[in-house]
Amino acid sequence: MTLADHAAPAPRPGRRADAERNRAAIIEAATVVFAECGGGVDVREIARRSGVGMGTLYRHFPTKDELLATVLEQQLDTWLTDAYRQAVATEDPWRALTGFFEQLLGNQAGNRAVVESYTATGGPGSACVQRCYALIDQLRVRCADAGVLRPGVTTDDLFLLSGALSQAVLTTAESHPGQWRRLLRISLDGLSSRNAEPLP
Amino acid sequence: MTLADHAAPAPRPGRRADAERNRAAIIEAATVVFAECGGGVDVREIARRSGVGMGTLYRHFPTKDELLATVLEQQLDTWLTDAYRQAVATEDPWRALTGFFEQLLGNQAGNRAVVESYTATGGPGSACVQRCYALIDQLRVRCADAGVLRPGVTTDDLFLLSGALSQAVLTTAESHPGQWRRLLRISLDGLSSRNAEPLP
Amino acid sequence: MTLADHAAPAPRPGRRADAERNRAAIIEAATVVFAECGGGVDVREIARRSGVGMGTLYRHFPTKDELLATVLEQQLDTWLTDAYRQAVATEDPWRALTGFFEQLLGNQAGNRAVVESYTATGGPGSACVQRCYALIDQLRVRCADAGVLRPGVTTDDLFLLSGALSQAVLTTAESHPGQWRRLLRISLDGLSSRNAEPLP
Amino acid sequence: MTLADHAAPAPRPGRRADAERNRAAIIEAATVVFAECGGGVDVREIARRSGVGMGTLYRHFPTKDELLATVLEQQLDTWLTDAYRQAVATEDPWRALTGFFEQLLGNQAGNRAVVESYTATGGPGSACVQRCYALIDQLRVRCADAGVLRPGVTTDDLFLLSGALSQAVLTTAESHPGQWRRLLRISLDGLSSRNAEPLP
DNA sequence: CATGAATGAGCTTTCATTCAT
DNA sequence: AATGAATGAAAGCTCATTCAT
Repeated sequence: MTLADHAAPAPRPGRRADAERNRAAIIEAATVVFAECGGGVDVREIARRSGVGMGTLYRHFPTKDELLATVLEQQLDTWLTDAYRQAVATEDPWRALTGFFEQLLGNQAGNRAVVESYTATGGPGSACVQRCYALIDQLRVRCADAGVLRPGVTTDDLFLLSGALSQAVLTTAESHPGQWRRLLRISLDGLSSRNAEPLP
Repeated sequence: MTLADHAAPAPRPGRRADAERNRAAIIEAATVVFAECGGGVDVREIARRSGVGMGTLYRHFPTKDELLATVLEQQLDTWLTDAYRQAVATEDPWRALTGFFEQLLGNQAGNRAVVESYTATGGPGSACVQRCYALIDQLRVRCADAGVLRPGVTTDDLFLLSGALSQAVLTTAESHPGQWRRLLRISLDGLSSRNAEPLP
Repeated sequence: MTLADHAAPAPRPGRRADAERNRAAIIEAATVVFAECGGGVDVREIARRSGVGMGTLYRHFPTKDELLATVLEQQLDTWLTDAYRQAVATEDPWRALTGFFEQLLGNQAGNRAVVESYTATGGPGSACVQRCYALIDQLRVRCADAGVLRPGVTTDDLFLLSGALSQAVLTTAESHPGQWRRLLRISLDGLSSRNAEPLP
Repeated sequence: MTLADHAAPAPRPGRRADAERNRAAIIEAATVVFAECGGGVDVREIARRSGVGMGTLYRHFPTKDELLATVLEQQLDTWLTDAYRQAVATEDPWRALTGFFEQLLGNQAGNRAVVESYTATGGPGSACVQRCYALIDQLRVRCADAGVLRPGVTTDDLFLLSGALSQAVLTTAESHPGQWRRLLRISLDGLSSRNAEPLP
């Protein structure tokens, strides 16, 4: 897998420019609104903020759920790309893993819809989860190979940790922003090979 | 603070017995329904399952939110009592802390509303959070005094951890029940004094 | 089958009086509105005219289609009862049959929804169709026994005729009211034993 | 009136050929779709099936209703032409009338939109109705002159009969195809001079 | 006091028609 | 002249809350 696979979506040729602009505007507005208010917002609010009519919105996304899924996927995709880019540029495997989590979580600070989606389905659409898994897996293997990872830690564990910390990020977003970093540090330390007891 | 403070609510005098019974039935039904379906369920469903009419329900809880809050609070209260009871009976401070978390999380396995509440408001009603804080604080102090706790760990950290793991419990409730225990172990290991690096 | 089976619906005991009144008001309004405008009207119009809120309407009829079906069935039921009452009181079998059709069709003059329903489904809900069939069948047998009915004519034929003439009634409702009676006469004459050629 | 009046529309001079082709494609698709689904279909479906854009469709037919009217008119026109052609070729006046109805109805078997149109407006656009009237009138006069038609039967009666039987054709299209022929026979027999009673 | 019917604003979605490209 | 994206006013239906019985 390369980063190029997830570059900005190539403008499909036969597509009108303003349609593409509208689609982008909808996603942008929806991203903000969903993050602020969660997945329960009125679709009208999104239409209003994107400056398009309801029909336009539903032409691009035939269902509210589809819009939500698209937004979540795209968001997580962007974040994953960012986080992974930095991780691969980091020599030290442990710092790579650490930095990946830090960046991923930092991005989704205060995003209601993202955490809701973890709760509802175990994460956004599977395609995106797949990718997240794959990236985490690479980082895990690097750490394992370097002998810095606690034995027995699986990719599932790391993925689950990501979701759990998302919750923490959201919880503290307004009252204690940044506190989640302490939790991240704690958890990651628990993942280091210094802790060798077998996991349940 | 003693456990007695949180015993079953003394039947307020002047209150008719059936009113109290209704209130209990509502809470019981709401507990189940909110856990199963999350806070978004139709109030009617709760009325139906408790066998009371809408009017009765709204007489006891003037708002859906108030009912939700009551349920969450009472539930967490019960769990806290259970978990704390076992913790104080445990000699080893570390095992006490560990067991407390394990029991607390085990209880709320798969409870949608609980995790949602973490997301929405930073936890259930403050009274309950207060108590949770207090209990965690006691356990934390015991560990700190015994020198088994990583320096710098605050009650806030532990509380936040509890919320984050709640998310993990819910996420894995159906597909991988019990996987959260691995995460709990990892996190708690990161809290041991074996990890001495300062937290951010 | 007796006429008593189709008397006014017995007020179900546990039912509140005003609920029954509302239900009746809804049906009454819906009857008028559907007849005037066809099955495509806005449900709100019915709610407005019956003086109830949308919720009330949907409490009684969980779907627009259900309301429509109820209205059609009840209407046809009433008409059938009227028409049949008169038919059984008529000595001459042929006049009984003739009168039955005349009255049935006369009632539904200009009712949009009724004819639409014939088009859509071959008639309103089956329960009602069953009854219509049964009544027509009795009248047909009387005529056949008296030797005044063209041989080979089935109840299906008569039922289909009823639907076809409904169309004619509606078509002429505004421009040539009453013209349908000529068509009725013509068709019924074609059903008399005077026309003995076998049917295709 | 001659048949030539209703031949294929002369290509209006200043009109581009592809425009004419589009118009034809639209009508062809609309004919199928309206027949299948009735007049309530989404205009998009017609645009899709004709392979033209919405704009083109609306350039040719500024309103959905206008398109529907055009389709109905053209369809009925074709059918009328067919049915009339055969009727004039038939020596026996009664067989001519009979055959005309049979063919006309046989053509519109199961055409939702046609029957709907009878219900809605008393028939398709007046131009077409005029022609239908004229044709039926000719056949009626032939029968009357030959003394085989029941006295007092008007062209209005015959036209109304046509609409009523349309309903029957549609009603039985799927479950009992062909049953309408029995009804046709019955009605026509009622129109024969054998039945001499005056009509209401 | 209990009941559950009534309320009505609000939600998601559709579709005839218009308009920028 | 053709395209199909954009529009926005309904439409069907839901549900927290109130109120008559």
